[in-house]
Amino acid sequence: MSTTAEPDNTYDFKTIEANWQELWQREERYKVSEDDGREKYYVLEMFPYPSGRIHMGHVRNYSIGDVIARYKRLRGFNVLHPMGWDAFGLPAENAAQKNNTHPARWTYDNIDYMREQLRKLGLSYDWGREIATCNPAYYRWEQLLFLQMYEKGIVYQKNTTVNWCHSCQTVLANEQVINGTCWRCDEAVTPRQMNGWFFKITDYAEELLRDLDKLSGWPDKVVTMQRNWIGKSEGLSCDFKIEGSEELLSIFTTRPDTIFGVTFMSIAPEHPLVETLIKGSEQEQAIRDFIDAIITEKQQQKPDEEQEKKGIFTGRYCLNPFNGDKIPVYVANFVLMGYGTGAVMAVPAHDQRDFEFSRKYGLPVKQVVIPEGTTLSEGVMEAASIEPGLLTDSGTFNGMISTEAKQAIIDHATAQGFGAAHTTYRLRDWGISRQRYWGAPIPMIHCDTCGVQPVPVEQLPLVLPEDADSGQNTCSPLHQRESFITTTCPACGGPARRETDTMDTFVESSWYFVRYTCPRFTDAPIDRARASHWLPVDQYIGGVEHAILHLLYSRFFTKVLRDLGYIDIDEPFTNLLTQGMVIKDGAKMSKSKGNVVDPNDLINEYGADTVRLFSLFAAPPEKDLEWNAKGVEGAFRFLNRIYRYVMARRGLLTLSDGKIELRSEADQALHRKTHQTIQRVTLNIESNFHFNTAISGVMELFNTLTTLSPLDEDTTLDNVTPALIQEAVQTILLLLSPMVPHFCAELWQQIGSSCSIDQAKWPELDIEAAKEEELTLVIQVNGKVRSRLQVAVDIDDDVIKEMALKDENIQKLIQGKPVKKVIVVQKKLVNIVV
RNA sequence: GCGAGAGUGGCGGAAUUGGUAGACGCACUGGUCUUAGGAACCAGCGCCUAGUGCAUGGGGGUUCGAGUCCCCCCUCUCGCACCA
Repeated sequence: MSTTAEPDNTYDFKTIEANWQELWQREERYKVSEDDGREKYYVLEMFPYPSGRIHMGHVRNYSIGDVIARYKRLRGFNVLHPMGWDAFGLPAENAAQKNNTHPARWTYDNIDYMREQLRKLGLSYDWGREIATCNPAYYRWEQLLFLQMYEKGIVYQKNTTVNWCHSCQTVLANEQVINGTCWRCDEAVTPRQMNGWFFKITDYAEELLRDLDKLSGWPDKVVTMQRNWIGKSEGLSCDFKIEGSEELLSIFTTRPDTIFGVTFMSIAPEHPLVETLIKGSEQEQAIRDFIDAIITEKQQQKPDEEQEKKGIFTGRYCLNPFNGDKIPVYVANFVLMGYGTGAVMAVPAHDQRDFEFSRKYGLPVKQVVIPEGTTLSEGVMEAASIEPGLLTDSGTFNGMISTEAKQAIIDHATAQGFGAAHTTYRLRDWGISRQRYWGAPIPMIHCDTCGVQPVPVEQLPLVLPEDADSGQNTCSPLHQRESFITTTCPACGGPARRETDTMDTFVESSWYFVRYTCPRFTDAPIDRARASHWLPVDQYIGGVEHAILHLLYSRFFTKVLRDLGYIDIDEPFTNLLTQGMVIKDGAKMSKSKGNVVDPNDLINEYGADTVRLFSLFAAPPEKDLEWNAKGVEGAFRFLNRIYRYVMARRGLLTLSDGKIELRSEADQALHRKTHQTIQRVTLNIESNFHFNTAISGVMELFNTLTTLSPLDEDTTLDNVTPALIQEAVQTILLLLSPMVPHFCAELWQQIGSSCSIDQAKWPELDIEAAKEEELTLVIQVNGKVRSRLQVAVDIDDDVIKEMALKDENIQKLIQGKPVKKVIVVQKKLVNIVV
């Protein structure tokens, strides 16, 4: 009986973790292949950008994924759990310039360092499948896919106004513009005319929207965000004749039922017809100045700021095809060229923006829809009436309700040939051209005689030039490198120029999860058989910041790859877990806030298992996790307690024959708690990955164990049979092993188990053993707890009633009052109503 | 403005179908052992005016019984935002 620590009983996490990591690596313990009888399970965490070092967000993300991978293995699944690097991107160029090195060098150095960091966390990856997207062995296939998409018409080139980030010197996709600023550097984004390559994601808009219904394993929030982003609207597209011109002004509306209420027309300042409309007008110059002013103002507009509605009359009219009304055409600052047709039929009575505009410029308000229970009120309106109702002043459509009128009006326009039913989406095509060096080159060639020509397939990969031309920087964009640009036309053999744009890095991350299934395949981008075996990803884990960009693009690519015949699934990720952020002092960890915790320091001080345990215990995975240094110590203490306990009992556990015989009440109590814990932990993991409650369950079991068999006592005085202690200890180690793998592997070995713990089986629940024989029944009077009763589980309701009414405390309370009703809830409580 | 989510002790967080509110941990308080303790162990720990009183953002309702269901309101977080 000694309280001084034996050297043996000190939890030496450094040695333990190093030993097991070395073993796992040497034996390639987590390598998987398809020729395996077990059912497959594909768990994936969003791969990192190799920024230099991992941060707590990575630790959390990968710990969650690793618990799931290890848990599923113990449940008998053949688990694919890969890791790689989203390795192209701007920071590499900046760093390369700063340190006078090459982006590739910087990137691969970072990868080497971060891979080692991940290894030190004990993450169970199949490292044989590692991918770095900047490797030509990866992006050559992306270039091939690009060419095949081009052939199918999913890739096209156009000259448009693009979002230009001056600080990053490149174009941004719509999804990458946040509140009018660059998603990466927060610089204001400016419009710019440019030729660029686009993916026709809008061709898939309807399917991307429809298949959201299949994503029952995704958080509602993400599904809703995608639905809103795609932004489907159905309505009428309709042509208005311009008076004194052959031109037609085309509009889109979701409220065709209000078309008789049109009193003016608003068009975007950038609308192509503006020039035709104002040409030759007396006010031509004044109007042009006004429009220029609006455009400038728009560009300088701050996010979140709604501008005052303003506009100017063009001097021209168009004709409402439904009633022949002559309608003035205005240029208005609130009309967006990028949505619908860039022209809006204005119905001030039924649209708030049009209403405000009409008030400002004294334009008439004509009410044509009267909501149920109201009367015509166009003279006294203070805001637009947007409710549906009965049509009035609408010719042959009078008396119809909005819903039927919409269809009738569309039908009429269709029959007359000046309109049609139309669906429009907020989603734009995905512009993928980037004027950067560190990206996958777009494999196209421009020839003056033959036009745009694809790079011949046999010439892939079209690799990034490693060395700069003389006088150039190592990461100068391709358009500054003559030696790269100059080529010959594959069609005519004449001199030609290479495309110098590289692809948006989101292209790489849109299909990496497919390539993981066959990362070294050299015949094609994807090995159909292997992809078909592993896909879809059963569980995907990552930050909610990718809810739109990456997750929408990946869904799009999945459908494209399916249509190209590579894969046979419609959706890539069956279940999605969006983990919360790691925050400290109420804010996201960031260098600028100075509240960063470096995982390296923590691993050195407490070991990877403690860091994993705390990050899993402190909050459920989908919620933000508040960092708490004291909490980490608590997790460390918990592991130390288990370590000391198991090491002290080691001899006893090794000798035990493991035969379960319940010889005492303590035996029974421990056995019961053990199986209740198995049940609870399994449920916590299976239902929603709530590892925090799973861990607290194991803590309870350990508390029960040490209460029944305290460590400080002489073990011969234990009133628990060794076999029961052994069962409890084995259970604790197995249940914790997905979360703290080195720790459990070590102790599992110390207690003389015949196999390694990650090759063991998840403990089996004995449902009978978990059942309580006696329980505490609560006795309530009028819904308030007034007493408690110890009873056998299978006791009769009538007996319970009797006992409850006889109870001393209860007797006092109900004295003299008539008992109205007695409610007995099985195994829970008795409520006496007086 | 629209959409989604969340409000529970000093803190992080628990609470199957409505059925003992506060599991588990952190912090804190007292104690044991100690040369010492920032180790380990034991005990306590929602609040108060201490009543079989009050408590799950506030107010109503349904019910024998509400953190949980319904209605109204407040606050916070996130996403979208002049989308015709």
